[in-house]
Amino acid sequence: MFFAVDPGNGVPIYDQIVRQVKYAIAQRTLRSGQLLPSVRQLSTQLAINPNTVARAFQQLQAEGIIETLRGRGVVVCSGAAEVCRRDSKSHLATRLEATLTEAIQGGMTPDEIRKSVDKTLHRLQKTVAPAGQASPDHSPTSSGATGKPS
Amino acid sequence: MFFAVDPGNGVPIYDQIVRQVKYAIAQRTLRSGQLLPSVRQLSTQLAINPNTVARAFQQLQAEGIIETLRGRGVVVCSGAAEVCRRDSKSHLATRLEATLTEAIQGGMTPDEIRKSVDKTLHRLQKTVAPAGQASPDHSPTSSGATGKPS
DNA sequence: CACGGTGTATTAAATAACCAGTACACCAGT
DNA sequence: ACTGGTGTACTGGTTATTTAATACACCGTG
Repeated sequence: MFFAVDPGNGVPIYDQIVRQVKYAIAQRTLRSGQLLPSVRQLSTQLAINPNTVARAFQQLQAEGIIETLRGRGVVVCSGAAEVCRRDSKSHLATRLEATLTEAIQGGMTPDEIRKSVDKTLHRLQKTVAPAGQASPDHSPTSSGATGKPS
Repeated sequence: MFFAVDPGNGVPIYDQIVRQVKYAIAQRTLRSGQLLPSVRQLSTQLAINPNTVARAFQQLQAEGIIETLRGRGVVVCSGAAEVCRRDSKSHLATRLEATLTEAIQGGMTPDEIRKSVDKTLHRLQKTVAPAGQASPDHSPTSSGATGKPS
């Protein structure tokens, strides 16, 4: 219902979960006070080990994003939305800068880059949904990957 | 003189070398028939193990980009420029798509993305140079990293 | 209180990737 | 031939990630 992870992405699973939770909170898909899916439930749903989910939750807790109510579950902290918005923004900016840096290093001109961005954006707009919601028909498994051709 | 790698990037060193060599060939900084720096020379210059360089060269050879003349060194194959251009283009497109996908998943609107791209491009244009040449004053160590907070 | 839900802690192991060190095989000069 | 350059092969160690199996501590409900 909520998230989708992809092993073999390069990015650790627990990191993907952390990121997606942050995105969902930043966009108010998950709101303050709301209970997250339980460790066991999520681990079953994603077909991964409970420990991996737990690790993601621990990191989120360490960052003050979620609070664990022992015996009940984990809930989104009150200030979390703003924090996650900032964090997500910063993360995306870093990622964007890295990609654009590589594009320039790779010999693309700023105009080529802009054009490519435009084209890609138009295409993605129809197939990709923000975090926490399901994509219409598209499997993020293969698209969101950091392609590592062997 | 030629390349710069950054351990702790997330991306393997040998992969950085492969990529940069491809970029350099694609931009004709390295031309067909030209000898690449030797394994040992490059390993000394980058302060890494000769094996790491060798591994990069092996991968390049496997892709038909370079040819190894045993006892003499490695040279750029004749068709390499076109291959590298295509490969680089494809790689950058994939990377761009992945980043933009994540940006949308992260809740950025296409307009925000375009604006951010523009801003970042203007900044990068002054500090980043294409592969094979030296950057004016900028250390790619911290900018090109795929941030992985531990 | 007992029970079934929650997160947590601990230990161990399997797997994979990356890198370093060392020794080997080849070629071109002298 | 010898020597000094080249790439290559093999072996081992470190680190990160994920999984697994248990046991524990807490909360709400009946």
